[in-house]
Amino acid sequence: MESIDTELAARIRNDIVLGNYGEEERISEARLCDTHKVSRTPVRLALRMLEHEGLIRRSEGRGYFVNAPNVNDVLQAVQVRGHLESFAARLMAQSPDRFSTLPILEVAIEEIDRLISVGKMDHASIRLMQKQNAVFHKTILECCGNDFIGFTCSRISHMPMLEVGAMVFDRQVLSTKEGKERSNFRLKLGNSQHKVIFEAIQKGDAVRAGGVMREHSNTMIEYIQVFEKRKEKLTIKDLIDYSGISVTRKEHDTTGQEKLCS
Amino acid sequence: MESIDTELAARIRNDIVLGNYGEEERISEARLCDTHKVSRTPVRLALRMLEHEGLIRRSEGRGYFVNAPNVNDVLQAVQVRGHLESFAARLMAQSPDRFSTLPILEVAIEEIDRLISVGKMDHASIRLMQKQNAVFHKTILECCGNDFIGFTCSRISHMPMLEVGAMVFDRQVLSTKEGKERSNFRLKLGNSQHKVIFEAIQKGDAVRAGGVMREHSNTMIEYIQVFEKRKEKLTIKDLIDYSGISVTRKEHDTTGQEKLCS
DNA sequence: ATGTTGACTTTGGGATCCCAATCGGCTGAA
DNA sequence: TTCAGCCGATTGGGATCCCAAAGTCAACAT
Repeated sequence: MESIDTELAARIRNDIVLGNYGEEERISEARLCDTHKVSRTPVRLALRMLEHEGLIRRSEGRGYFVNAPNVNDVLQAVQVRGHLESFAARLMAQSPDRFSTLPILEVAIEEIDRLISVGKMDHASIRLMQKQNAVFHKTILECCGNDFIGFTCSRISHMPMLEVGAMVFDRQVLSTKEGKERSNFRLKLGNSQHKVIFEAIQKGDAVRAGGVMREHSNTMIEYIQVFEKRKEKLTIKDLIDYSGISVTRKEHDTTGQEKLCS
Repeated sequence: MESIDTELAARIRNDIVLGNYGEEERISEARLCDTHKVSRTPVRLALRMLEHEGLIRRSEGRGYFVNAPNVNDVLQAVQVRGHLESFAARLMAQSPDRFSTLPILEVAIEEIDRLISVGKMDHASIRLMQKQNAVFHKTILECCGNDFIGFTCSRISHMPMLEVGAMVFDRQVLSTKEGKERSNFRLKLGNSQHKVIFEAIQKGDAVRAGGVMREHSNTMIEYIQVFEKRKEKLTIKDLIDYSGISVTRKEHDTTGQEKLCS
Protein backbone atom coordinates (compact mmCIF):
# COMPACT_ATOMS: atom_id res chain seq x y z
CA MET A 1 0.00 0.00 0.00
CA GLU A 2 1.26 3.39 -0.94
CA SER A 3 1.14 6.37 1.32
CA ILE A 4 -1.94 8.51 1.52
CA ASP A 5 -0.61 11.33 -0.62
CA THR A 6 0.02 9.07 -3.58
CA GLU A 7 -3.45 7.64 -3.29
CA LEU A 8 -4.82 11.13 -2.87
CA ALA A 9 -2.93 12.40 -5.89
CA ALA A 10 -4.40 9.57 -7.93
CA ARG A 11 -7.91 10.49 -6.82
CA ILE A 12 -7.51 14.17 -7.56
CA ARG A 13 -5.85 13.30 -10.84
CA ASN A 14 -8.84 11.20 -11.76
CA ASP A 15 -11.19 14.00 -10.84
CA ILE A 16 -9.28 16.47 -12.97
CA VAL A 17 -8.96 14.14 -15.94
CA LEU A 18 -12.61 13.11 -15.82
CA GLY A 19 -13.60 16.74 -15.86
CA ASN A 20 -15.10 16.85 -12.38
CA TYR A 21 -13.35 20.11 -11.78
CA GLY A 22 -14.36 22.34 -14.64
CA GLU A 23 -11.77 24.16 -16.68
CA GLU A 24 -9.64 26.68 -14.80
CA GLU A 25 -11.43 26.05 -11.54
CA ARG A 26 -9.69 27.29 -8.47
CA ILE A 27 -8.69 24.52 -6.14
CA SER A 28 -8.08 25.01 -2.44
CA GLU A 29 -6.11 22.98 0.05
CA ALA A 30 -8.73 23.31 2.72
CA ARG A 31 -11.46 22.14 0.38
CA LEU A 32 -9.51 19.05 -0.53
CA CYS A 33 -8.82 18.32 3.13
CA ASP A 34 -12.50 18.47 3.76
CA THR A 35 -13.71 16.40 0.83
CA HIS A 36 -11.06 13.72 1.18
CA LYS A 37 -10.95 13.72 4.97
CA VAL A 38 -7.22 14.10 5.29
CA SER A 39 -4.82 16.57 6.75
CA ARG A 40 -3.14 19.31 4.83
CA THR A 41 0.26 17.67 4.67
CA PRO A 42 -0.66 14.87 2.24
CA VAL A 43 -2.81 17.31 0.31
CA ARG A 44 0.12 19.57 -0.25
CA LEU A 45 2.36 16.69 -1.26
CA ALA A 46 -0.27 15.51 -3.71
CA LEU A 47 -0.75 18.98 -5.13
CA ARG A 48 2.96 19.36 -5.60
CA MET A 49 3.01 16.12 -7.49
CA LEU A 50 0.11 17.14 -9.70
CA GLU A 51 1.74 20.47 -10.33
CA HIS A 52 4.80 18.63 -11.53
CA GLU A 53 2.61 16.59 -13.83
CA GLY A 54 1.14 19.74 -15.29
CA LEU A 55 -2.42 18.97 -14.18
CA ILE A 56 -2.61 21.98 -11.89
CA ARG A 57 -0.63 25.18 -11.75
CA ARG A 58 0.11 27.58 -8.95
CA SER A 59 -0.97 31.12 -9.50
CA GLU A 60 1.53 33.82 -8.64
CA GLY A 61 -0.69 35.14 -5.91
CA ARG A 62 -2.67 32.59 -4.05
CA GLY A 63 -4.18 29.27 -4.87
CA TYR A 64 -3.97 26.51 -7.39
CA PHE A 65 -5.86 26.27 -10.65
CA VAL A 66 -6.69 23.08 -12.48
CA ASN A 67 -5.21 22.58 -15.90
CA ALA A 68 -7.58 19.97 -17.24
CA PRO A 69 -6.20 18.26 -20.33
CA ASN A 70 -8.48 17.94 -23.32
CA VAL A 71 -8.63 15.37 -26.08
CA ASN A 72 -6.16 17.34 -28.14
CA ASP A 73 -3.65 17.19 -25.31
CA VAL A 74 -4.05 13.44 -25.18
CA LEU A 75 -3.52 13.23 -28.93
CA GLN A 76 -0.34 15.25 -28.65
CA ALA A 77 0.89 13.14 -25.78
CA VAL A 78 0.17 9.94 -27.69
CA GLN A 79 2.20 11.32 -30.55
CA VAL A 80 5.14 12.03 -28.28
CA ARG A 81 4.96 8.63 -26.69
CA GLY A 82 4.77 6.98 -30.09
CA HIS A 83 7.83 8.89 -31.14
CA LEU A 84 9.72 7.76 -28.07
CA GLU A 85 8.64 4.16 -28.49
CA SER A 86 9.71 4.23 -32.09
CA PHE A 87 13.08 5.53 -30.97
CA ALA A 88 13.32 2.73 -28.43
CA ALA A 89 12.54 0.09 -31.04
CA ARG A 90 15.18 1.52 -33.31
CA LEU A 91 17.76 1.51 -30.55
CA MET A 92 16.93 -2.00 -29.49
CA ALA A 93 17.38 -3.22 -33.06
CA GLN A 94 20.86 -1.71 -32.96
CA SER A 95 21.71 -3.12 -29.57
CA PRO A 96 24.13 -6.05 -29.63
CA ASP A 97 22.69 -7.65 -26.52
CA ARG A 98 19.09 -7.63 -27.63
CA PHE A 99 18.91 -11.38 -28.12
CA SER A 100 18.54 -12.21 -24.47
CA THR A 101 15.30 -10.27 -24.23
CA LEU A 102 13.81 -11.29 -27.55
CA PRO A 103 12.15 -14.40 -26.04
CA ILE A 104 10.09 -12.17 -23.77
CA LEU A 105 8.71 -10.36 -26.78
CA GLU A 106 8.07 -13.66 -28.52
CA VAL A 107 6.10 -15.06 -25.60
CA ALA A 108 3.98 -11.92 -25.40
CA ILE A 109 3.22 -12.10 -29.12
CA GLU A 110 2.31 -15.78 -28.89
CA GLU A 111 0.08 -15.19 -25.89
CA ILE A 112 -1.82 -12.46 -27.68
CA ASP A 113 -2.13 -14.71 -30.73
CA ARG A 114 -3.50 -17.45 -28.55
CA LEU A 115 -6.02 -15.12 -26.93
CA ILE A 116 -7.14 -13.85 -30.32
CA SER A 117 -7.59 -17.36 -31.68
CA VAL A 118 -9.73 -18.31 -28.69
CA GLY A 119 -11.89 -15.46 -29.85
CA LYS A 120 -13.35 -14.44 -26.53
CA MET A 121 -13.97 -10.77 -26.10
CA ASP A 122 -14.90 -10.75 -22.46
CA HIS A 123 -13.39 -8.55 -19.85
CA ALA A 124 -10.89 -11.13 -18.62
CA SER A 125 -9.53 -11.82 -22.10
CA ILE A 126 -9.18 -8.13 -22.80
CA ARG A 127 -7.30 -7.65 -19.58
CA LEU A 128 -4.96 -10.49 -20.40
CA MET A 129 -4.32 -9.07 -23.83
CA GLN A 130 -3.65 -5.64 -22.40
CA LYS A 131 -1.23 -7.21 -19.97
CA GLN A 132 0.71 -8.99 -22.68
CA ASN A 133 0.64 -5.89 -24.81
CA ALA A 134 2.08 -3.94 -21.92
CA VAL A 135 4.78 -6.57 -21.49
CA PHE A 136 5.74 -6.20 -25.14
CA HIS A 137 5.96 -2.43 -25.04
CA LYS A 138 7.60 -2.23 -21.64
CA THR A 139 10.22 -4.75 -22.61
CA ILE A 140 11.25 -2.70 -25.60
CA LEU A 141 11.38 0.45 -23.51
CA GLU A 142 13.41 -1.19 -20.79
CA CYS A 143 15.80 -3.11 -22.97
CA CYS A 144 16.54 -0.65 -25.73
CA GLY A 145 19.76 0.44 -24.06
CA ASN A 146 18.60 3.94 -23.22
CA ASP A 147 16.88 3.83 -19.85
CA PHE A 148 15.96 7.45 -20.17
CA ILE A 149 13.38 6.73 -22.84
CA GLY A 150 11.44 4.53 -20.47
CA PHE A 151 11.83 7.06 -17.72
CA THR A 152 10.52 9.84 -19.92
CA CYS A 153 7.57 7.72 -20.95
CA SER A 154 6.78 6.99 -17.33
CA ARG A 155 6.83 10.70 -16.62
CA ILE A 156 3.99 11.30 -19.04
CA SER A 157 2.00 8.18 -18.27
CA HIS A 158 -0.19 10.00 -15.78
CA MET A 159 -2.22 11.18 -18.75
CA PRO A 160 -5.22 9.04 -19.62
CA MET A 161 -4.48 6.41 -22.27
CA LEU A 162 -0.79 7.10 -21.87
CA GLU A 163 0.12 4.14 -19.69
CA VAL A 164 2.85 2.19 -21.40
CA GLY A 165 1.27 -0.46 -23.53
CA ALA A 166 -2.26 0.74 -23.00
CA MET A 167 -4.51 -0.92 -25.50
CA VAL A 168 -7.70 0.66 -26.67
CA PHE A 169 -10.85 -1.18 -27.57
CA ASP A 170 -14.00 0.18 -29.02
CA ARG A 171 -16.49 -0.96 -26.44
CA GLN A 172 -19.43 0.28 -28.42
CA VAL A 173 -18.90 -2.04 -31.36
CA LEU A 174 -18.16 -5.05 -29.19
CA SER A 175 -21.89 -5.61 -28.78
CA THR A 176 -22.52 -6.42 -32.42
CA LYS A 177 -21.19 -9.42 -34.27
CA GLU A 178 -19.79 -7.33 -37.08
CA GLY A 179 -18.15 -5.00 -34.61
CA LYS A 180 -16.55 -7.93 -32.86
CA GLU A 181 -15.04 -9.08 -36.10
CA ARG A 182 -13.71 -5.65 -36.82
CA SER A 183 -12.13 -5.55 -33.39
CA ASN A 184 -10.72 -9.00 -33.99
CA PHE A 185 -9.20 -7.81 -37.23
CA ARG A 186 -7.66 -4.83 -35.54
CA LEU A 187 -6.18 -7.04 -32.86
CA LYS A 188 -4.71 -9.33 -35.48
CA LEU A 189 -3.31 -6.34 -37.32
CA GLY A 190 -1.78 -4.99 -34.14
CA ASN A 191 -0.15 -8.26 -33.27
CA SER A 192 1.16 -8.73 -36.78
CA GLN A 193 2.82 -5.37 -36.33
CA HIS A 194 4.29 -6.75 -33.14
CA LYS A 195 5.66 -9.62 -35.15
CA VAL A 196 7.19 -7.34 -37.76
CA ILE A 197 8.78 -5.25 -35.03
CA PHE A 198 10.09 -8.41 -33.40
CA GLU A 199 11.62 -9.66 -36.61
CA ALA A 200 13.09 -6.30 -37.48
CA ILE A 201 14.73 -6.09 -34.07
CA GLN A 202 16.00 -9.64 -34.44
CA LYS A 203 17.51 -8.91 -37.83
CA GLY A 204 18.91 -5.62 -36.65
CA ASP A 205 16.81 -3.65 -39.11
CA ALA A 206 16.63 -0.52 -37.00
CA VAL A 207 14.87 1.68 -39.51
CA ARG A 208 12.11 -0.83 -40.03
CA ALA A 209 11.67 -1.52 -36.33
CA GLY A 210 11.31 2.18 -35.67
CA GLY A 211 9.02 2.75 -38.61
CA VAL A 212 6.62 -0.04 -37.82
CA MET A 213 6.57 0.95 -34.17
CA ARG A 214 5.64 4.45 -35.20
CA GLU A 215 2.87 3.07 -37.35
CA HIS A 216 1.81 0.79 -34.53
CA SER A 217 1.57 3.71 -32.12
CA ASN A 218 -0.64 5.57 -34.53
CA THR A 219 -3.31 2.96 -33.94
CA MET A 220 -4.43 4.78 -30.82
CA ILE A 221 -4.58 8.08 -32.68
CA GLU A 222 -6.81 6.46 -35.26
CA TYR A 223 -9.06 5.13 -32.54
CA ILE A 224 -9.37 8.54 -30.96
CA GLN A 225 -10.19 10.04 -34.33
CA VAL A 226 -12.91 7.44 -34.78
CA PHE A 227 -14.33 8.46 -31.42
CA GLU A 228 -14.11 12.10 -32.42
CA LYS A 229 -16.16 11.43 -35.52
CA ARG A 230 -18.75 9.68 -33.43
CA LYS A 231 -19.33 12.51 -31.05
CA GLU A 232 -19.09 16.25 -31.23
CA LYS A 233 -17.14 17.87 -28.37
CA LEU A 234 -15.53 14.63 -27.27
CA THR A 235 -14.30 14.76 -23.70
CA ILE A 236 -11.67 12.66 -22.05
CA LYS A 237 -14.36 11.00 -20.02
CA ASP A 238 -16.01 9.90 -23.26
CA LEU A 239 -12.66 8.65 -24.45
CA ILE A 240 -12.23 6.53 -21.36
CA ASP A 241 -15.78 5.29 -21.51
CA TYR A 242 -15.47 4.27 -25.14
CA SER A 243 -12.12 2.61 -24.75
CA GLY A 244 -11.38 -0.54 -22.84
CA ILE A 245 -8.85 0.96 -20.53
CA SER A 246 -9.48 1.12 -16.84
CA VAL A 247 -9.16 4.44 -15.10
CA THR A 248 -8.22 3.05 -11.73
CA ARG A 249 -5.00 1.43 -12.75
CA LYS A 250 -3.95 -0.94 -10.07
CA GLU A 251 -1.15 -3.38 -9.53
CA HIS A 252 0.89 -3.89 -12.65
CA ASP A 253 0.82 -0.38 -14.00
CA THR A 254 2.19 1.30 -10.95
CA THR A 255 4.83 -1.34 -10.39
CA GLY A 256 5.77 -0.93 -14.00
CA GLN A 257 6.24 2.74 -13.38
CA GLU A 258 8.43 2.02 -10.40
CA LYS A 259 10.55 -0.28 -12.45
CA LEU A 260 10.90 2.26 -15.19
CA CYS A 261 11.97 4.92 -12.75
CA SER A 262 14.88 2.94 -11.46
CA MET B 1 11.09 34.62 -5.18
CA GLU B 2 10.02 31.05 -5.12
CA SER B 3 9.03 29.22 -2.00
CA ILE B 4 11.62 27.62 0.20
CA ASP B 5 10.99 24.08 -0.95
CA THR B 6 11.73 24.90 -4.58
CA GLU B 7 14.93 26.60 -3.59
CA LEU B 8 15.75 23.70 -1.31
CA ALA B 9 15.05 21.18 -4.05
CA ALA B 10 17.43 23.06 -6.31
CA ARG B 11 20.15 22.95 -3.69
CA ILE B 12 19.74 19.27 -2.96
CA ARG B 13 19.56 18.60 -6.69
CA ASN B 14 22.84 20.38 -7.16
CA ASP B 15 24.41 18.41 -4.37
CA ILE B 16 23.25 15.14 -5.87
CA VAL B 17 24.30 16.02 -9.38
CA LEU B 18 27.69 17.31 -8.32
CA GLY B 19 28.31 14.09 -6.49
CA ASN B 20 28.35 15.51 -2.99
CA TYR B 21 26.23 12.62 -1.85
CA GLY B 22 28.06 9.51 -2.93
CA GLU B 23 26.28 6.83 -4.90
CA GLU B 24 23.39 5.14 -3.14
CA GLU B 25 23.87 7.16 0.01
CA ARG B 26 21.00 7.12 2.41
CA ILE B 27 19.43 10.49 2.86
CA SER B 28 17.41 11.50 5.89
CA GLU B 29 14.80 14.18 6.38
CA ALA B 30 16.16 15.17 9.75
CA ARG B 31 19.68 15.52 8.40
CA LEU B 32 18.48 17.80 5.64
CA CYS B 33 16.51 19.89 8.12
CA ASP B 34 19.64 20.31 10.13
CA THR B 35 22.05 21.13 7.33
CA HIS B 36 19.70 23.50 5.53
CA LYS B 37 18.14 25.01 8.63
CA VAL B 38 14.56 24.47 7.62
CA SER B 39 11.60 22.58 8.89
CA ARG B 40 10.55 19.17 7.74
CA THR B 41 7.63 20.34 5.64
CA PRO B 42 9.65 21.99 2.87
CA VAL B 43 12.17 19.18 3.05
CA ARG B 44 9.48 16.64 2.37
CA LEU B 45 8.06 18.67 -0.48
CA ALA B 46 11.51 19.00 -1.99
CA LEU B 47 12.20 15.30 -1.59
CA ARG B 48 8.93 14.44 -3.26
CA MET B 49 9.89 16.65 -6.16
CA LEU B 50 13.32 15.06 -6.47
CA GLU B 51 11.77 11.64 -6.27
CA HIS B 52 9.55 12.56 -9.19
CA GLU B 53 12.62 13.68 -11.08
CA GLY B 54 14.27 10.35 -10.44
CA LEU B 55 17.18 11.78 -8.48
CA ILE B 56 16.21 9.98 -5.30
CA ARG B 57 14.08 6.96 -4.64
CA ARG B 58 12.14 5.82 -1.63
CA SER B 59 13.05 2.44 -0.28
CA GLU B 60 10.20 0.11 0.62
CA GLY B 61 11.17 0.17 4.24
CA ARG B 62 12.50 3.40 5.53
CA GLY B 63 14.41 6.28 4.07
CA TYR B 64 15.40 7.77 0.79
CA PHE B 65 18.39 6.85 -1.30
CA VAL B 66 20.10 9.10 -3.79
CA ASN B 67 20.11 8.03 -7.39
CA ALA B 68 23.03 10.06 -8.63
CA PRO B 69 23.07 10.25 -12.43
CA ASN B 70 26.33 9.50 -14.16
CA VAL B 71 27.75 10.72 -17.44
CA ASN B 72 26.09 7.89 -19.29
CA ASP B 73 22.71 8.97 -17.95
CA VAL B 74 23.36 12.46 -19.24
CA LEU B 75 24.30 11.09 -22.63
CA GLN B 76 21.10 9.08 -22.79
CA ALA B 77 19.05 12.08 -21.75
CA VAL B 78 20.71 14.26 -24.36
CA GLN B 79 19.82 11.67 -26.95
CA VAL B 80 16.19 11.70 -25.88
CA ARG B 81 16.05 15.46 -25.90
CA GLY B 82 17.65 15.58 -29.31
CA HIS B 83 15.09 13.15 -30.58
CA LEU B 84 12.25 15.26 -29.21
CA GLU B 85 13.72 18.45 -30.63
CA SER B 86 14.10 16.83 -33.99
CA PHE B 87 10.46 15.81 -33.81
CA ALA B 88 9.52 19.39 -32.95
CA ALA B 89 11.45 20.78 -35.90
CA ARG B 90 9.76 18.32 -38.20
CA LEU B 91 6.34 19.23 -36.90
CA MET B 92 7.00 22.93 -37.14
CA ALA B 93 8.02 22.53 -40.77
CA GLN B 94 4.66 20.91 -41.39
CA SER B 95 2.71 23.50 -39.48
CA PRO B 96 0.75 25.94 -41.67
CA ASP B 97 1.04 28.81 -39.18
CA ARG B 98 4.78 28.63 -38.74
CA PHE B 99 5.45 31.85 -40.62
CA SER B 100 4.46 34.13 -37.77
CA THR B 101 7.21 32.73 -35.55
CA LEU B 102 9.92 32.44 -38.16
CA PRO B 103 11.16 36.01 -37.56
CA ILE B 104 11.99 35.10 -33.97
CA LEU B 105 14.25 32.33 -35.20
CA GLU B 106 15.79 34.66 -37.75
CA VAL B 107 16.60 37.30 -35.16
CA ALA B 108 18.21 34.72 -32.89
CA ILE B 109 20.34 33.42 -35.75
CA GLU B 110 21.41 36.92 -36.73
CA GLU B 111 22.25 37.81 -33.15
CA ILE B 112 24.46 34.76 -32.79
CA ASP B 113 26.11 35.58 -36.12
CA ARG B 114 26.79 39.09 -34.91
CA LEU B 115 28.28 37.85 -31.65
CA ILE B 116 30.50 35.40 -33.50
CA SER B 117 31.71 38.07 -35.91
CA VAL B 118 32.63 40.33 -33.01
CA GLY B 119 34.80 37.45 -31.96
CA LYS B 120 34.82 38.01 -28.24
CA MET B 121 34.90 34.92 -26.13
CA ASP B 122 34.35 36.46 -22.74
CA HIS B 123 31.77 35.40 -20.25
CA ALA B 124 29.25 38.03 -21.26
CA SER B 125 29.37 37.12 -24.93
CA ILE B 126 29.00 33.46 -24.15
CA ARG B 127 26.01 34.19 -21.98
CA LEU B 128 24.41 36.22 -24.74
CA MET B 129 25.00 33.47 -27.24
CA GLN B 130 23.56 30.88 -24.91
CA LYS B 131 20.55 33.11 -24.47
CA GLN B 132 19.94 33.46 -28.18
CA ASN B 133 20.55 29.76 -28.65
CA ALA B 134 17.95 29.07 -25.99
CA VAL B 135 15.54 31.39 -27.76
CA PHE B 136 16.01 29.49 -30.99
CA HIS B 137 15.44 26.08 -29.46
CA LYS B 138 12.63 27.16 -27.17
CA THR B 139 10.79 28.83 -30.01
CA ILE B 140 10.81 25.65 -32.03
CA LEU B 141 9.62 23.63 -29.05
CA GLU B 142 6.86 26.07 -28.24
CA CYS B 143 5.66 26.72 -31.76
CA CYS B 144 5.81 23.29 -33.30
CA GLY B 145 2.13 22.71 -32.72
CA ASN B 146 2.58 19.99 -30.15
CA ASP B 147 2.89 21.59 -26.73
CA PHE B 148 3.54 18.25 -25.17
CA ILE B 149 7.00 18.03 -26.69
CA GLY B 150 8.08 21.17 -24.88
CA PHE B 151 6.44 19.95 -21.72
CA THR B 152 8.24 16.63 -21.92
CA CYS B 153 11.55 18.38 -22.51
CA SER B 154 10.94 20.59 -19.51
CA ARG B 155 10.31 17.49 -17.41
CA ILE B 156 13.81 16.22 -18.09
CA SER B 157 15.59 19.55 -17.97
CA HIS B 158 16.51 19.11 -14.33
CA MET B 159 19.40 16.99 -15.50
CA PRO B 160 22.67 18.83 -15.97
CA MET B 161 23.24 20.07 -19.52
CA LEU B 162 19.64 19.30 -20.33
CA GLU B 163 18.21 22.78 -20.08
CA VAL B 164 16.52 23.64 -23.33
CA GLY B 165 19.02 25.31 -25.62
CA ALA B 166 21.95 24.74 -23.32
CA MET B 167 25.13 25.41 -25.22
CA VAL B 168 28.37 23.77 -24.31
CA PHE B 169 31.76 25.34 -24.62
CA ASP B 170 35.09 23.77 -24.03
CA ARG B 171 36.51 26.08 -21.42
CA GLN B 172 39.84 24.38 -21.43
CA VAL B 173 40.68 25.23 -25.01
CA LEU B 174 39.44 28.80 -24.75
CA SER B 175 42.75 29.79 -23.21
CA THR B 176 44.80 29.07 -26.30
CA LYS B 177 44.54 30.91 -29.60
CA GLU B 178 44.14 27.75 -31.61
CA GLY B 179 41.47 26.53 -29.22
CA LYS B 180 39.59 29.76 -29.58
CA GLU B 181 39.55 29.35 -33.31
CA ARG B 182 38.29 25.82 -33.01
CA SER B 183 35.51 27.03 -30.74
CA ASN B 184 34.76 29.79 -33.20
CA PHE B 185 34.50 27.25 -35.97
CA ARG B 186 32.16 25.11 -33.92
CA LEU B 187 29.98 28.09 -33.20
CA LYS B 188 29.80 28.97 -36.87
CA LEU B 189 28.97 25.39 -37.70
CA GLY B 190 26.24 25.34 -35.10
CA ASN B 191 24.69 28.52 -36.34
CA SER B 192 24.86 27.40 -39.94
CA GLN B 193 22.87 24.38 -38.81
CA HIS B 194 20.42 26.83 -37.29
CA LYS B 195 20.18 28.49 -40.68
CA VAL B 196 19.57 25.21 -42.46
CA ILE B 197 16.89 24.31 -39.95
CA PHE B 198 15.33 27.72 -40.39
CA GLU B 199 15.24 27.41 -44.15
CA ALA B 200 13.93 23.88 -44.06
CA ILE B 201 11.13 24.95 -41.77
CA GLN B 202 10.39 27.90 -44.01
CA LYS B 203 10.22 25.74 -47.10
CA GLY B 204 8.21 23.10 -45.30
CA ASP B 205 10.90 20.48 -45.74
CA ALA B 206 10.01 18.52 -42.65
CA VAL B 207 12.40 15.65 -43.14
CA ARG B 208 15.35 17.96 -43.56
CA ALA B 209 14.40 20.13 -40.62
CA GLY B 210 14.17 17.07 -38.40
CA GLY B 211 17.35 15.55 -39.73
CA VAL B 212 19.51 18.61 -39.30
CA MET B 213 18.07 19.23 -35.86
CA ARG B 214 19.03 15.69 -34.91
CA GLU B 215 22.51 16.30 -36.21
CA HIS B 216 22.61 19.62 -34.40
CA SER B 217 21.66 17.98 -31.13
CA ASN B 218 24.45 15.50 -31.52
CA THR B 219 26.92 18.33 -31.07
CA MET B 220 26.61 18.05 -27.33
CA ILE B 221 27.14 14.31 -27.44
CA GLU B 222 30.34 14.89 -29.39
CA TYR B 223 31.48 17.42 -26.84
CA ILE B 224 30.85 15.01 -24.01
CA GLN B 225 32.76 12.32 -25.85
CA VAL B 226 35.66 14.73 -26.26
CA PHE B 227 35.60 15.30 -22.52
CA GLU B 228 35.46 11.57 -21.94
CA LYS B 229 38.59 11.08 -24.00
CA ARG B 230 40.32 13.75 -22.00
CA LYS B 231 39.71 12.18 -18.63
CA GLU B 232 39.22 8.70 -17.34
CA LYS B 233 36.20 8.22 -15.07
CA LEU B 234 34.58 11.49 -16.09
CA THR B 235 32.10 12.74 -13.54
CA ILE B 236 29.23 15.10 -14.05
CA LYS B 237 31.08 17.66 -12.01
CA ASP B 238 33.93 17.47 -14.50
CA LEU B 239 31.41 17.85 -17.30
CA ILE B 240 30.01 21.00 -15.76
CA ASP B 241 33.45 22.36 -15.02
CA TYR B 242 34.63 21.77 -18.57
CA SER B 243 31.54 23.15 -20.20
CA GLY B 244 30.43 26.74 -20.19
CA ILE B 245 27.07 26.11 -18.61
CA SER B 246 26.25 27.50 -15.25
CA VAL B 247 25.05 25.17 -12.53
CA THR B 248 23.07 27.71 -10.62
CA ARG B 249 20.58 28.49 -13.31
CA LYS B 250 18.84 31.69 -12.42
CA GLU B 251 16.34 33.97 -14.08
CA HIS B 252 15.80 32.99 -17.67
CA ASP B 253 16.11 29.26 -17.38
CA THR B 254 13.51 28.79 -14.70
CA THR B 255 11.10 31.19 -16.32
CA GLY B 256 11.62 29.31 -19.51
CA GLN B 257 10.63 26.15 -17.71
CA GLU B 258 7.54 27.80 -16.36
CA LYS B 259 6.56 28.93 -19.81
CA LEU B 260 7.00 25.48 -21.20
CA CYS B 261 4.86 23.97 -18.50
CA SER B 262 1.90 26.14 -19.25
C1' DA C 1 -21.57 58.60 -6.02
C1' DT C 2 -17.11 56.98 -6.30
C1' DG C 3 -12.55 56.11 -5.01
C1' DT C 4 -9.45 54.98 -1.33
C1' DT C 5 -8.05 53.00 2.76
C1' DG C 6 -8.10 49.99 6.57
C1' DA C 7 -9.72 45.98 8.91
C1' DC C 8 -11.19 41.25 8.47
C1' DT C 9 -11.04 36.86 6.12
C1' DT C 10 -9.09 33.49 3.36
C1' DT C 11 -5.37 30.72 2.17
C1' DG C 12 -1.02 28.83 1.47
C1' DG C 13 3.76 28.13 3.50
C1' DG C 14 6.53 26.68 7.46
C1' DA C 15 7.17 24.64 12.12
C1' DT C 16 6.12 21.46 15.44
C1' DC C 17 3.97 17.61 17.56
C1' DC C 18 2.39 12.88 17.61
C1' DC C 19 2.31 8.24 16.11
C1' DA C 20 3.34 4.04 13.88
C1' DA C 21 6.52 1.23 11.61
C1' DT C 22 11.10 -0.34 11.29
C1' DC C 23 15.75 -1.22 12.38
C1' DG C 24 19.40 -2.22 15.50
C1' DG C 25 21.18 -3.82 19.57
C1' DC C 26 20.87 -6.31 23.78
C1' DT C 27 19.69 -10.07 26.60
C1' DG C 28 18.38 -14.56 27.74
C1' DA C 29 17.59 -19.27 26.65
C1' DA C 30 18.68 -23.45 24.09
C1' DT D 1 27.89 -19.86 20.82
C1' DT D 2 23.94 -18.78 18.39
C1' DC D 3 19.41 -17.50 17.62
C1' DA D 4 15.08 -15.59 18.89
C1' DG D 5 12.53 -12.21 21.00
C1' DC D 6 12.08 -7.84 23.16
C1' DC D 7 12.94 -2.99 23.89
C1' DG D 8 14.53 1.41 22.63
C1' DA D 9 16.13 4.66 19.12
C1' DT D 10 15.44 6.29 14.61
C1' DT D 11 12.67 7.93 11.03
C1' DG D 12 9.09 8.92 7.98
C1' DG D 13 4.00 9.97 7.53
C1' DG D 14 0.02 12.63 9.15
C1' DA D 15 -2.18 16.28 11.94
C1' DT D 16 -2.25 20.61 13.84
C1' DC D 17 -0.79 25.19 14.91
C1' DC D 18 1.05 29.67 13.66
C1' DC D 19 2.02 33.30 10.61
C1' DA D 20 2.38 36.22 6.73
C1' DA D 21 0.63 37.64 2.44
C1' DA D 22 -3.09 38.48 -0.46
C1' DG D 23 -7.86 39.10 -1.33
C1' DT D 24 -12.32 41.14 0.06
C1' DC D 25 -15.48 44.15 1.74
C1' DA D 26 -17.20 47.93 3.93
C1' DA D 27 -16.90 52.48 5.69
C1' DC D 28 -15.39 57.02 5.27
C1' DA D 29 -13.87 61.00 2.90
C1' DT D 30 -13.88 63.80 -1.11
